[in-house]
Amino acid sequence: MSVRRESNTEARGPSARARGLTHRHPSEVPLQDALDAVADPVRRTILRELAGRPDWTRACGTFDLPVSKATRSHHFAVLRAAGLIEQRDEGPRRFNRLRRAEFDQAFPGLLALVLAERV
Amino acid sequence: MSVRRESNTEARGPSARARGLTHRHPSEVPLQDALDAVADPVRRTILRELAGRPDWTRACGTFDLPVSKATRSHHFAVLRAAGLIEQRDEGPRRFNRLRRAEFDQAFPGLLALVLAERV
DNA sequence: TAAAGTGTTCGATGGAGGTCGACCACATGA
DNA sequence: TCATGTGGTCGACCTCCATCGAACACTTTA
Repeated sequence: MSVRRESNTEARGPSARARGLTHRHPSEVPLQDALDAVADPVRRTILRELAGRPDWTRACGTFDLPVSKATRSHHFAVLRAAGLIEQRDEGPRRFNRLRRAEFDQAFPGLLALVLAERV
Repeated sequence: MSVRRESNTEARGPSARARGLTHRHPSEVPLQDALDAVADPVRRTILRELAGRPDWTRACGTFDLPVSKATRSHHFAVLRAAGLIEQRDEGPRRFNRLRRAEFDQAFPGLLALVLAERV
C-alpha cells in the first residue's frame, strides 16, 4: 500500500464541523421521539426523497422543501436524533443516508408507512 | 314477529346521543391523522388499556388517565376520527372497542408499535 | 486574503393543540 | 319529578414547536 493521497474524509478523520455531529442509534430512540419525527409532513418529504436516491448522494440543500434553510437544518437535526438518518460531511456539504434496516428493526413497519405515503 | 319489548339498543335504534356519533373507517384516514393520533402519550395509554380487555367492556370513564374528563372526551374523539376505536352507547355509558384488524390493514405495524410500548 | 457556497445557531414570533372549569345533554333510578 | 351519574361542548389559557431573518462557522476556490 503506497502513500498515495486520499481525497475522502476517512484518511483525514472528521472535519471540524463533523466533529459536532451526534448520532443516535434507532434502538436507543423512544417511541415518542420516533412518532414525533415522522408526524411532521416536511420531515416525511425528506425521508421519501432520501429513499428515492442511493445513499450519500443527497446533500441537505438539494431537497425540494417549502421552508427556509434554518427550518430545514432543524428538521435534519430532528431526523438525526430520531435515528432516521445518518449524516456525513464532505467538503462544505452534508450528505445523508436513510437508516432503513436499523430503524425498521427498532420500529417495524413505521418507515414503510412513511415511504408508501402518496402525497 | 311479535311486538315484545326489546331491552337492547338494536331494537330501539341509536339513542339521541349515539345519533351524533360519527365514525371513520381506517381506510379513509390520512396517514397524517393516524400519526397525530398515536403521537400523544395519553391516547397511547388509552389504546394500550383498551387492548388489555375484551371489546365493549371499557366505558370512557373507567380509564386511568391523568387528565380531566373534558380532555379525556377530546382524546376519545380524536381516536375515533383516526379510525382507531369504535364507540357504542349503552345507557348513560359509552363503551369502546379497539379496531385492531381494520386499522392494522390500513397502517400495518403502527398499532403494534403502540401496544408493545413499555411505559 | 477575499469571496462564494453550504449549513448551523440564535432569538423572536405565530399558530396548533392539549388542558381546564363550567355548563349542558341524556339516561337511569328513587 | 328530582337527583345522580356519565359524557360532551364551550370558551379560555398556555405550552410547545415549526418557522423565519440575521448572524456566524467552516470549506473551497479564485
